[in-house]
Amino acid sequence: MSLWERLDRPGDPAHQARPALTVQRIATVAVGIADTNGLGAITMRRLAKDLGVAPMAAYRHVEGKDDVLELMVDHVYGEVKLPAATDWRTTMRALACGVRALVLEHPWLTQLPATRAVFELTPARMALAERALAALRGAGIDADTSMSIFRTVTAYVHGATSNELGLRQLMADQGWTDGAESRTGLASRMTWLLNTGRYPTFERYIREAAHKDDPQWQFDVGLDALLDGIATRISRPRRS
Amino acid sequence: MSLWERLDRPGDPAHQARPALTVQRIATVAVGIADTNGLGAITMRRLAKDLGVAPMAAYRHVEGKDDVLELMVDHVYGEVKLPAATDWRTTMRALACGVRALVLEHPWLTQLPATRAVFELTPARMALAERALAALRGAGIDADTSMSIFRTVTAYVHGATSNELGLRQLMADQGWTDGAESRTGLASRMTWLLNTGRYPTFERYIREAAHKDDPQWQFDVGLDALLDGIATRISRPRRS
DNA sequence: CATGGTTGGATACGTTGTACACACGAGTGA
DNA sequence: TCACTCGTGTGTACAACGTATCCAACCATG
Repeated sequence: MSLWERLDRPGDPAHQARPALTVQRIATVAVGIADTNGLGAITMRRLAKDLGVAPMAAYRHVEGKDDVLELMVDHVYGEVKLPAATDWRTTMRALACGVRALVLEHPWLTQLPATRAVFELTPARMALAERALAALRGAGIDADTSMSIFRTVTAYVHGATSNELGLRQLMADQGWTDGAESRTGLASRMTWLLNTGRYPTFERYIREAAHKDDPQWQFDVGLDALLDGIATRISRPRRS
Repeated sequence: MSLWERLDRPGDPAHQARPALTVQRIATVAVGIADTNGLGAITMRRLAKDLGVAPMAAYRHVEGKDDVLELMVDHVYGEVKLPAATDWRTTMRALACGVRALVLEHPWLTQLPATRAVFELTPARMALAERALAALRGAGIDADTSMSIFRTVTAYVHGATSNELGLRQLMADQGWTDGAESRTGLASRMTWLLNTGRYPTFERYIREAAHKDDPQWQFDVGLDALLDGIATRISRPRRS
């Protein structure tokens, strides 16, 4: 029986000895640990302790730690909601912002092995893809282009949020609270590098940029540019 | 003395006892291991064995495994070359394709902790950023917009390549060689999910799409859309 | 030659994921 | 009612990992 089959069969009361452990409970508790203590705190022993069972108990329900991570991803992706059918652009924008909000709420999403984060097919992720693809289809866009748009947007969102979270986590690790402080801290970290004089344009950015500390602005600008480009390509279909 | 300072001082022949180990050699050997055996093979013990020294020897030159990963990233990013100054779009396109080529050659880049992969400032990464930012500056683009463009393009590239590599690795793990074979394999893996009937549009894609197995096409289409959108926003500067 | 700092070696510890054998307890067929 | 079986949780154990710590060998300098 597959992992997702087990997930779909919550209590199964008429079946054999009823377990105190279920995949749902494992997923919920694991997400709780990661939310408060980071992905590094996800340990089969820690998980078992928080579940109130022996270290090996969870292995009756998952094949290993990888399964736990997969369950966690699926569990939180259920939180992303798309608005009822509107135009494709509104849907894709909602998808992008929804996933970004999800990642900001569960920062560990950007820390897990990239393979799993980006590609793994879990029910909740597929449901999200289904909603987005259906919206694109509703706009009369063919299958190849639909998937291309979906992939491109999610690729941008993953890259952008990883970047944003990377900085945010670095700041948290170092105890920096605002942009100015972190620039000072970063500067001291990069003093030697910058003093090599090899990066004049980079230094210029550090001096001149005004939107340095506004990740929302940065995310939106990039996303809008991307959606603009997609829109023109849809209205004027390209060759090949 | 910082890690990068040590990196810049290769032999330092007039200094104290000369080491058989250098950060360069550590980086080179580590990259070799990861290239042939994957990131999972990077172990301080394995690294030491391939270096021909005792397990703890490397710790005289790096603070820990994290430093090794950082060195590896920096080492391979030196491979990315940008063409001599042309227009900004050509430069950004070269940057995107160069990084993609790099990732395809060193797939482990997508597997390391995302924080490190996306944000870490190493000399080679900063040199690349410097080149790209200088090209944008040369086109008369202001500091905020330059950095925004750079971040957006690299975000897309990282997301897209992670996605592409994720699929490629899954295929390699399962021994699938072409698209058709992997679709069969994937199908059997998702049979239960698809049989729930919850993903009709997704199924339609699997049946209809023609460019499913052309990652280069997918990458280019998304990148061109993104660059199109950026171009229109540069020529018609937006408010705020 | 003596000295001090730098390099590599050896040993050891705590933590991790997980294999394995066992114990319990409820459902089923006699 | 009584084995019997199967699904569940427990206890113990092991190999592999990152790395702290102490020690020996070396070289440039006085």
